[in-house]
Amino acid sequence: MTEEIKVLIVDDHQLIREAWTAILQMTNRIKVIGTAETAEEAYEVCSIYRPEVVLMDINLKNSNGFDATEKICNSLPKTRVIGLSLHDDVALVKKFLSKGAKGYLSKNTSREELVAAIDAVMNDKIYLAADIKEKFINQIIDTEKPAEKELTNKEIEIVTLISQGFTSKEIAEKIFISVRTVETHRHNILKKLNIPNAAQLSSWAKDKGYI
Amino acid sequence: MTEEIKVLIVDDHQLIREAWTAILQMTNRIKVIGTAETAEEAYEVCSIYRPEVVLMDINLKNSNGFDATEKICNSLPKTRVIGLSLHDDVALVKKFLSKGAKGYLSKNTSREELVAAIDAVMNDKIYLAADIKEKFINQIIDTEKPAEKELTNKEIEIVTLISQGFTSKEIAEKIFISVRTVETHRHNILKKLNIPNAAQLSSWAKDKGYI
DNA sequence: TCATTTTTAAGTAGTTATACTTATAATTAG
DNA sequence: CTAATTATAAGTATAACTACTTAAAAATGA
Repeated sequence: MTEEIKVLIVDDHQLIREAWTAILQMTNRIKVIGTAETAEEAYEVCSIYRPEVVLMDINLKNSNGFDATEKICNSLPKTRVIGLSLHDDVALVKKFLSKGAKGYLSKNTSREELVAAIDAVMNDKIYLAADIKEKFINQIIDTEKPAEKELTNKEIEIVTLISQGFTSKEIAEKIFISVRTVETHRHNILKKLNIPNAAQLSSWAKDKGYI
Repeated sequence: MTEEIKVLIVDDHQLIREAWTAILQMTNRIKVIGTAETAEEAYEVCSIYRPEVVLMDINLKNSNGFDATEKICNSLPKTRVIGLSLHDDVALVKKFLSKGAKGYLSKNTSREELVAAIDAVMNDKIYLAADIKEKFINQIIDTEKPAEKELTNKEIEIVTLISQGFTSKEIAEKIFISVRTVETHRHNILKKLNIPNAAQLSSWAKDKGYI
């Protein structure tokens, strides 16, 4: 009998935290040592209780899970972080893995797969959900359309604000830069993503989980 | 010992279906008789297995849970539908309840509250999550802003197109009306909803499930 | 350190959106 | 049938957005 695997669950919805705890507790090999609501809380719990695996929802309320993942992976390299998200976007997954995460699951994965993923990362393997693997392959095959360019942090910040309906002027006042700078970012963003206007950008941002 | 309460879970994410099943099975008074991914499937399962309670996620992939709820409540009045959503929007909740639902929970509710809600609706009570109740009260207190006006069918059609990023000109060509007419609709929509621009409208429309 | 990327800013121009108002035909509800 | 609502269209004016270019300070990475 091996020891129990210590897991931390990070999600901003109580019902989901409790539900995942429940299904992990059903196996007697995994022990949920705690849950966290925010990125900050997640890091604190990690540094104190040293879980072996962290299940991290990407779409947290105030922060986006990326920073917390990076921080945890850098300072506690023994901790394996597995990402979980409703939005299975390839670029997002890549970015997440680049932060040091060891796995990625969509919410379409089964209970068995969740446990399999935990076992995999415990054996120092990278685990990707089947449907995400498939998307990766599809994107590689799709040589026609060039890979979607990645947005910079500032651009993401501005995308979020545009998508919420703020005008360039309002954004400028809000983050203390010139209106012209906001307009430049705006233009660059639309060009990078090949999107014609703010309405469609807003729709895009929602799909990606930026809002 | 009372009989077990038969529950159906409707959500388009497997992991969430399994997780909720797990926490409900932990009580030995509730039995999850099945799960469904889509609105159609939900209705079919209901008409065959006659669950006493249906836990319905509003944000389903292709349909928005409203039609399924209405259909179930009309043809199987003994079935109590409880709505579950990430978006705890007051107008949405009202609409959902008007379709015949008996309860509404946000994903911030606890496991205990989930069970309490099921017990409540079994006793023919209406159950609203604490945070949603609060929002209801806040909106009533907010006498300043009048209740959100409803959009006409044409307006909804145009909202959908605007939100997808089509310009007024494109919409005009697409549905064979004058650009000026589209602009009039556009203006009326923003005024009715008290929304300042297309980007925010797009966000709004996504939340409402119009796209 | 050096090269690259990012963030900042502004110029010029054309397009689209938003805010109001007015108005008529078509449809719908009582 | 009549009244109200809805869908249609246009006028006028202002604000905001989008396209494209140039450019320099700042941050980042190798």
